[in-house]
Amino acid sequence: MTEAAATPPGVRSTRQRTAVAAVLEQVDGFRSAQDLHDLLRQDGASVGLTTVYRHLQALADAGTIDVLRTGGGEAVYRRCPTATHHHHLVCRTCGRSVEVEGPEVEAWASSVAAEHGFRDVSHTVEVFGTCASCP
Amino acid sequence: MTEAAATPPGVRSTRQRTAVAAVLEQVDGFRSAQDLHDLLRQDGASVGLTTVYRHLQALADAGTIDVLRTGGGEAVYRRCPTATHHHHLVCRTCGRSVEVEGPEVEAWASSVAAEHGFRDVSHTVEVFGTCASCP
DNA sequence: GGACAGGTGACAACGATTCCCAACATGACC
DNA sequence: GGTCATGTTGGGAATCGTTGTCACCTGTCC
Ligand SMILES: [Mn+2]
Ligand SMILES: [Mn+2]
Ligand SMILES: [Zn+2]
Ligand SMILES: [Zn+2]
Repeated sequence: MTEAAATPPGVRSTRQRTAVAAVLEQVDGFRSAQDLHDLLRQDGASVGLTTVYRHLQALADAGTIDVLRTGGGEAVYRRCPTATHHHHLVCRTCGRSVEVEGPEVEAWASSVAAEHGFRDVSHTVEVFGTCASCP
Repeated sequence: MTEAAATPPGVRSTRQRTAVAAVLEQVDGFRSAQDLHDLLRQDGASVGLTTVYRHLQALADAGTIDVLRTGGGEAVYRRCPTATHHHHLVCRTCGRSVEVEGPEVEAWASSVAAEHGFRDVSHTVEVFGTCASCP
């Protein structure tokens, strides 16, 4: 359960990989791959869009970042300070998000699954709203 | 709180609308628009794919059917027997789904949102697993 | 029947994501 | 340094679900 290594075995640390990881630290909400690609452009650290997708996917697979899908069906990514299982309260307007956890939700999910004989259970729980600083 | 009218005011009851509504009754799990389109084909009641999308969207807007997004980003639809707010326990393998509700989850969602000053709150809660009759 | 308001569907357009593959960078080994 | 093997990059094509377009159809009302 140690912190995910910056560069897992067999993975090279390249300028692009570093840049993608860095831009994820700069922002506080969920952002699409294309948004992040634009941000990289603005920072001068240009990285191919394909490469941005590749690293985001790798980071998501490694559990380093969280992914969720917007209503419009696009994937948005966020580097989460919290490594343990948690959920999000996301502002529909500005994208800002707060990490939240809910033991009662976890308990509910597994009990309801067990009740119906489901195995290998996972769940998605996201709360959306308008944050205090948005109109 | 009455049952949604079969044909809301200003909406005509056409062969296509009826067929889309009917195929949604036949299946028990979440299905994609294209799946439903194929099922219609098989039933002999051919309806244009565009029209299938149109009616699914109308039904979803009216709250008659539930929509959720698969990990792959495609929308899947289900006619829900339960009209009140509820969530789903979905089999990853066969797509079968069970309707579940969780007062504790509803309470948790609104309290956590209030705590952080979020307004106009909504939430998505879906539980995935392998059902008893799937390997 | 004729006119009008929607509804329909083949096809084109779109947008996010993935595929492809030739050019590149890096490190290992001589 | 030179060469080779291997993993990385990125531009463009391809994919795929979904939406837009628009000529055509259909039911309704007079
Ligand atoms: Mn998080
Ligand atoms: Mn339901
Ligand atoms: Zn906000
Ligand atoms: Zn199943």
